[in-house]
Amino acid sequence: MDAHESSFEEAPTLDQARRQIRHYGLDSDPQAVLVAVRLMAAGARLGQASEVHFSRFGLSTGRYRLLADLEDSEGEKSPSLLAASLGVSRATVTGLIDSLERDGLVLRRPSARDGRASVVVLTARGAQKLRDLAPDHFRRLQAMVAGLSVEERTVFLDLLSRVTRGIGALTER
Amino acid sequence: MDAHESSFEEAPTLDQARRQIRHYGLDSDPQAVLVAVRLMAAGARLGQASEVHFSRFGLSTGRYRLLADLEDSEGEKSPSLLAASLGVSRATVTGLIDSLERDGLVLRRPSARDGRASVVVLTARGAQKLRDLAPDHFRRLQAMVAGLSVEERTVFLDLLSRVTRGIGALTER
DNA sequence: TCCATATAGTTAGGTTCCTAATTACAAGCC
DNA sequence: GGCTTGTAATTAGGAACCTAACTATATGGA
Repeated sequence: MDAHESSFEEAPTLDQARRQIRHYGLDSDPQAVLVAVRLMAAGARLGQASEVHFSRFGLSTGRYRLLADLEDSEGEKSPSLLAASLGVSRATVTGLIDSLERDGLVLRRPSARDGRASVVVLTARGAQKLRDLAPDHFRRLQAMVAGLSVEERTVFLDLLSRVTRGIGALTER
Repeated sequence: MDAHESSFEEAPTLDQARRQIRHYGLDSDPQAVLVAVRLMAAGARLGQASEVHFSRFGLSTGRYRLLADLEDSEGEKSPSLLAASLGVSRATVTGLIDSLERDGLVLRRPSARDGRASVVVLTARGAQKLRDLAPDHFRRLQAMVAGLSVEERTVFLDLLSRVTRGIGALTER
């Protein structure tokens, strides 16, 4: 434990945003900037916490998501489709499958229809792994958002998806 | 462009969450789970977009944050304090400083008071780099959250910080 | 004063993701 | 039918983090 050694961190502050914007003589809205920066910080922290969480079960976030996605697809799916639905590159999926296959949680079969393709199949052990971690996993997810009421969660989902749609503003042009 | 080749993705769905929870015979709230999962997905996407964004200026997210933090501290700060305020490990800060120093954006000075410590100083070139990217950077951040009204952003900040406080639920015990 | 313990910074090695290039097969067009 | 172009999966190499172990200096008792 080194990087997140304290619980503090209302890390980037509205005042900091204000100061920066003024310093550069810009007319941006400090609050808007703060929203963006806080969301980035939250995302980074959550990503790290997620890795810690899944490492308890010998998985990583990516490997868990792949298993869960497979389960959701009746236990089989091609690497390409997995990459698309997980939102990662096909190269990354190759690596995830490699390690899951080593652990016996999935296996690769050549596709019957397409000589280039293969099919990733969830093994009994993979399905069991998902069953084993489900109670703890879902309990923790729920605990994480327990600070919000049902109505607040609805609002949050709406606002989050609208900010998410704006992420393209960072990369475009 | 491979991983985020489409604009789709209201990726994890309430129905998916419901199905999973039912499948494992749990009594978790699907909506709560959805909030957690969506936030993780948003964080990951935002993190990647952020790297793309800063790479336009020859920086990474981490290197930019270090520079901005330095600027906010009158241009100098120790590696340890930088690590603490950036929320990354000291080893990571060492690497960030190495590359920033190579580019002439910061420099290392031994601390006068503490023989173990050093002080990282923002160079004129580092300060110039920040000035150069500020207009585009803040414009994009603002564009990202432009889909929310001022009131909505206030609500979002509140809800986000409350969820952020719950992140510990993933790692504790 | 001396020694145990703590802290600052770095190094070594591992993880997760990425892009670009490679190999194999598929499919449309002349 | 043969050729070009497209797609599936992998490989190779890189970037950004991490933890653990190391070196050097500081500090606070006995």
